[in-house]
Amino acid sequence: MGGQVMVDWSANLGPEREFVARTATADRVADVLRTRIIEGLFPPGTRLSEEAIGRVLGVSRNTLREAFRLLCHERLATHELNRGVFVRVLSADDVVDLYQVRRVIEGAGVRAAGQSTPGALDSVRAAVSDGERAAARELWLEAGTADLRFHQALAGLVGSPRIDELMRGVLAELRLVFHVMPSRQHFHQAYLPRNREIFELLETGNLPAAERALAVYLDDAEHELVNAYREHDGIAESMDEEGKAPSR
Amino acid sequence: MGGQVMVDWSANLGPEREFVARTATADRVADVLRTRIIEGLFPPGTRLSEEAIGRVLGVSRNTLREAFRLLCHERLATHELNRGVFVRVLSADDVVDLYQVRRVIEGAGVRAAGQSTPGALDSVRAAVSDGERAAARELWLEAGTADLRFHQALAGLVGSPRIDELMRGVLAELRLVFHVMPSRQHFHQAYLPRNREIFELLETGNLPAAERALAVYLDDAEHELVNAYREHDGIAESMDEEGKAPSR
DNA sequence: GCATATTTGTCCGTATGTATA
DNA sequence: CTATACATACGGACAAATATG
Repeated sequence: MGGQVMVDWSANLGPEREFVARTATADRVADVLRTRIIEGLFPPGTRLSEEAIGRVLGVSRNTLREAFRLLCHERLATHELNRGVFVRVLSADDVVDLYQVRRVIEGAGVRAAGQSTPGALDSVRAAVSDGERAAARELWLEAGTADLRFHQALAGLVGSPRIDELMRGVLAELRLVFHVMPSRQHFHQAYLPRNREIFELLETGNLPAAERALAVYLDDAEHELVNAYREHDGIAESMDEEGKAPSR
Repeated sequence: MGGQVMVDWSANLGPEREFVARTATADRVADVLRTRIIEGLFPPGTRLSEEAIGRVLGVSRNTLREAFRLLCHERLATHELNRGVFVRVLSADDVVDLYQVRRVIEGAGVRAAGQSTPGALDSVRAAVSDGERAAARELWLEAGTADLRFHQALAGLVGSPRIDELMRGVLAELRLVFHVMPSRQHFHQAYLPRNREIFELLETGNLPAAERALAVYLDDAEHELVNAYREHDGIAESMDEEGKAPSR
């Protein structure tokens, strides 16, 4: 009856088995749910039912609650006492704050590009190229991913694991915004040339100009996003969908 | 037998009952443990036994495990599969990274002091004064607290809730360092005059000078701390205390 | 190296409070 | 207002991993 869950570790047998990072079930469950949320399969407002998800994933409610705690701590979900866990619905103020954090982090990254090692800009360059290639082939989803990777790479110039993780969290939260907005395919597209511009300013060592270009980029993106979001916010509040949007 | 824990909410009866932020048991348990860890009652390396702590706090193992997840996510504890949860033991590299994050955040705070509202420097001023008062009365613990509040206030100049929380986490982690170092009473003390200096540069609007003073401050503090920590680290590794330090 | 004790990992069942139709 | 559904939290069980003698 009870007892540990039977995970099929034999899927990757061999001597590597020792090196497989065995993780707790709650961590793996959190990974799965995080992916679902980030990719928009569980749109903001969706209630994450203990019973339903536990049944689907084949884990107990106790384990599931541990996973929920992690997601709430990452701000991808919110916990309402005695009501359950819901995929986070960001406010316009949240978007403003997220861009404020981006200004701080990415700005620090650009400024740190001065002392960084020779190959530090490689991942920035790769993200710019990937974005342009994807756009040329009209793969808007990939172009969007490359755009996010570009900014993650900018944050990476600081060279701090904690900053990297903070940036991952910030971009994950921003994905929640994209999932409540219609037609976001072209959102990233328009900014791809500006990524190229910022990268080239970095490469030539013109850091003040790069910093200015980045600041303008972030201001523009924030305004576009917040304006569209405020509009959509009004729509979302007027219609009261079933079980999805928490009423209070 | 089973059933919800009987919390005595009657302690704060009256109409305010509606406004009491009822939190889940796991959150309250995490609060208690976080305080214990930050204050050094559970020094780094201490194993947090599910059975022992659950018995003392009067909560079930399941609830306790939810609380542990939160602490691990805050980097105040680490989870080792099938071995349990331990109070985090920071490496010297961690200290370096924490100061890198501080440079980014506090630097952004100082730079943001230009656009901030009139009363924004109030909490900075208060922290400086409190620190000096505490030092004058030789209350080193209070002086240390005021020092941390000063830097939290610097981060607060950015005006971002997320940055504020990040800074809280960073300072909480740094406390873990202080708890493995002997005689840290005078550590903060020496920096109090420099807090005053930075504040006055901010007040007079000399932001570039304030930024430079802060950078020097952080470099000095980092070096002092890392050097002392590396020494102590060597000592800690040679002696293998009972059950506290995880061997592998 | 082996047998044993301890502790964690995970599940299940269940009583009870809370929110909502 | 009652009924229903669900979250909250507890306790017990047992497998598996780890620590101990």
